[in-house]
Amino acid sequence: MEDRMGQELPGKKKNLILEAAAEVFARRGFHGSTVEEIAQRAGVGKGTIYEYFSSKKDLFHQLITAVMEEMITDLRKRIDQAGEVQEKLRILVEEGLNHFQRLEQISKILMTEVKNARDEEIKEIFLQKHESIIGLISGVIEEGMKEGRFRQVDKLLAAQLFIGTLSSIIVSTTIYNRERKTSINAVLDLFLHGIST
Amino acid sequence: MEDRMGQELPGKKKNLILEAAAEVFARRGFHGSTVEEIAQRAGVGKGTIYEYFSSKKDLFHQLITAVMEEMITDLRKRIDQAGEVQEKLRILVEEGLNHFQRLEQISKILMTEVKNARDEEIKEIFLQKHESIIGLISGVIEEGMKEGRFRQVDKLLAAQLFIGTLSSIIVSTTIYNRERKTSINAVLDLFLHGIST
Amino acid sequence: MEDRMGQELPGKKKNLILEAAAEVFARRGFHGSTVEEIAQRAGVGKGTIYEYFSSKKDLFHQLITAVMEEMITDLRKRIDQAGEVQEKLRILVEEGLNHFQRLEQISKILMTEVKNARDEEIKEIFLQKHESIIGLISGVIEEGMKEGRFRQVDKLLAAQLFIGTLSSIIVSTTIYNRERKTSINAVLDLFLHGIST
Amino acid sequence: MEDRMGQELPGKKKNLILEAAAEVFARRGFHGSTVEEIAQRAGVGKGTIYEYFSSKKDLFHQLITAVMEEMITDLRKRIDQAGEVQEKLRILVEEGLNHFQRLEQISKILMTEVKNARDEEIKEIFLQKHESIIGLISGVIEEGMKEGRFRQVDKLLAAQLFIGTLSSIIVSTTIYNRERKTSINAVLDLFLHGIST
DNA sequence: CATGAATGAGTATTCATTCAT
DNA sequence: TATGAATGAATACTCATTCAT
Repeated sequence: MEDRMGQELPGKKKNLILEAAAEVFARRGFHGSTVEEIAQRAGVGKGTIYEYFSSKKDLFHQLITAVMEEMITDLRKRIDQAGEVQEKLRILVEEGLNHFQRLEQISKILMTEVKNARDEEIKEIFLQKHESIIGLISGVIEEGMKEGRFRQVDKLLAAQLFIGTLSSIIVSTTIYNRERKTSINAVLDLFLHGIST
Repeated sequence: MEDRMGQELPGKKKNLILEAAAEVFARRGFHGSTVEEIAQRAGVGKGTIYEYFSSKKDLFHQLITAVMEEMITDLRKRIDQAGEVQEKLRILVEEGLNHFQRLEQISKILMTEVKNARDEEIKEIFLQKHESIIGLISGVIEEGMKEGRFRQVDKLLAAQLFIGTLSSIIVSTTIYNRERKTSINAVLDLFLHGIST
Repeated sequence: MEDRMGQELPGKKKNLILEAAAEVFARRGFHGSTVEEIAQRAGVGKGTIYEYFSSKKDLFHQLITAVMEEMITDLRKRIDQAGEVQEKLRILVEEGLNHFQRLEQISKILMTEVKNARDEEIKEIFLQKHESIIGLISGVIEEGMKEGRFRQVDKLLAAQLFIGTLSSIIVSTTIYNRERKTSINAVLDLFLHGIST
Repeated sequence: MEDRMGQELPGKKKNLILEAAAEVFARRGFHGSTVEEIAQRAGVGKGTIYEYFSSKKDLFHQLITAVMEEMITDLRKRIDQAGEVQEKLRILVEEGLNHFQRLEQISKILMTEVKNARDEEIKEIFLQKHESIIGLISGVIEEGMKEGRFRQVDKLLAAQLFIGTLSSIIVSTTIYNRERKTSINAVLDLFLHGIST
């Protein structure tokens, strides 16, 4: 899978930078991150970043868009493959947890680091993508309600709560060093119990 | 209540600064905030901040400590005043939402803006306080389990989920402009349904 | 005339910076000058410049405006004090030569360093001021034509030529190390001979 | 006249670059110009410039030398072809104006953009060439004095003034959008009137 | 020869912190 | 105490120059 004889995959370097940026921005936030560190982590020179992105802000912007796009596509695929709604939710959690973790991180950065109109614009784009994901989850919940498996609830709020639930899993595993499997089961049990008839 | 003839209540100016800092840090994160803006919002000179705090980091540190301390004290008082466990949870939500919102904001800042060992230290202090609050909530849940009102669940995880639940309320009211009362009822219903026998 | 006991004249530091900037910009052009060097020559810290000017471009802008303003005021005063038109021209040269040297330098910088729309704007302001000076000189020439001392010529072109003439004096003294007095007399003689009846 | 089948005239690409450089340096000065823009305007790759010139500074250096050399050769030829001295001066102006415009631009750049000893060296070379041109003009003036057509004046200063006069024409046509022919006649009339017996 | 992707030295600008008043 | 003018370390960004293809 590696490039042979110095032949590079197209866009390889850009992806290297995006991956490095994801890592650094997640750890330090936007203002706390330096282009220098992103470059070092990507293994490229500082100037190279500006070959692919017009500014630090543009890099952040493209990163968010790419991550959200990938998340939506992947989650949609997984949901369509699954059978029952309860199974769909479980799969969403188990397979989508990494995605949601990134959603959390981006959300955190965006919600606490607004400086000007341009930032609001980026925030707006994020919220649009975020709504897509909420819509995706609320679709599953609606399906469950139609099948009579779930109680009649506000599906958007329930979807929102579902993400809050995932957030709990992420926090409990990250901060408290819990085993992920245990957390998933316990938290999902509580959520499903809450929503089921 | 106002100070007369320039006579100031002790610590009044320090509190002004802390309040201003809470506001600014919440909106811009740590690196995105400037001492200048905090000073202006507090209505004091930039140098004055350094009369009460040794550095921007120290201000942030003291802010977190103060906010958490106040939160724990207030929540403990409200819980002790309430009667049944379900009522305790409802009161925790209704009365404690502002506290939790601040908890969210601080958590976001801390989790995404780590630069060095000193930051980790601050993070550690925050986590200790955070655990106090988790303990406080898990205490209520344990009480409910003993009374047979709640199912036998992992009380720490449930407490964690409870905060995730509150997070949902905050997000749905903030981002989606939902009415707070409706969100509270719907989300609390789901949580209680999930945890009850 | 010096400030006593550390008491500073108002705007003193801003003027220090403007003087240093005049010197550096004249020698190196806009792009060739560094804020660092201007700061050092002004004997202030780099950051101090940004206390008085919002950007390097703003410093340049304010410098041009200030220099042109001073030049126009001073030249107008000298002309009004003089008697005959030929005397006026001589005085304009002798007393105004330093001003014109600065006019030359600024003009050179402006005419060769245009990068964007903002630059065109600055250039426009300069041209307005430049026209004021042309108008001032052409006024003297018109006066001379009315008195019958000068031939009927295109007064604006003649004024333009007068500045070209001064430029010659400046170049011949600066580059060829000529004595200023000799250059003034010789060149002025040629100009007056050319314009007189 | 076009190259056929990719076969290029020797030095053709080098000339393309020199022409592009002349244009860009004239518009933006030395520090304001980028190698990138020069390459684009020349229709070659950025790296190609370094095939013909060792550095940006070297390109500038060679450009000045080439322009001055061409100017001197061409002006000498035109002067030798003309008859009377007054006619020589007129021809110098009419035919040499484009050359003098470039002289002006290069002079402006050189006089305002000195950074180090190396620059002084380039400036020195320019001054030598400049003196050749002054000598060329002062030769014509001397000729006129010998013929009794011109007054006895400092021929070097007069030559200097002649270039200042041309500068006026260039400025009045460039900045004030005057018709070139009118400016030439008016300014030349003043100069000749000034120098003639 | 020709190219342009990659690079890092160099610069404008910001902002936490100090200190004279 | 309280202040804000002054500062320079830190950082985003540019661009001359190199070098693999």
